[in-house]
Amino acid sequence: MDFKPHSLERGFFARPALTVARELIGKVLCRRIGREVLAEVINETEAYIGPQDLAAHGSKGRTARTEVMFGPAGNWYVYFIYGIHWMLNAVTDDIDHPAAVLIRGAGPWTGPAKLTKAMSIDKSFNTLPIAPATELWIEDRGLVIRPRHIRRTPRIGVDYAGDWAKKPYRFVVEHA
DNA sequence: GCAGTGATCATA
DNA sequence: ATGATCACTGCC
Repeated sequence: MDFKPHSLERGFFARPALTVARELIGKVLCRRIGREVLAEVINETEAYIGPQDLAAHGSKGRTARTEVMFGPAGNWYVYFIYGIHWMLNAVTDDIDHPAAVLIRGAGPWTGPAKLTKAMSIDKSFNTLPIAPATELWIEDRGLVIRPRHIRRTPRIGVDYAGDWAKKPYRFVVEHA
């Protein structure tokens, strides 16, 4: 075997959100808390592809919250929603092109808010680089999820986005 | 089926 | 300053 596990670099994220969303399936989300490292295989993602995508926060223009999406790929975008939940996203694409991938599930945690709660992820990671130094990063450990086991569906919870709500921008590993 | 919960943003 | 909205979850 010549595969060597490695943490994903900015170049991985500096591509279209749909490409990144698909390729994040099977990668490993890692969170260090003191000496402990939690590591879970990503099994559900959604792509928010750019300014034309009415489901994406960046389509409303630059605001304090969305500014990070207009910045370089490879940073975390973490925001608070419904008064309770933190959502974890990876910024993708180029500078000034607001796009990101929402990480919706990893390991046993199916659901974006359950994931962030279980791995103690909150606003403190917003705008930080996706790298081991931030204590929250993503590794490629060589795991391959067969394409047959990855289903594409419309994104969850974006019914307000008209035709964009129907686009199959969600990737999820089939049960079994 | 829907209440809870509060940051964020537009409007003023 | 106020009100609407919200990339969700858990309980009814």
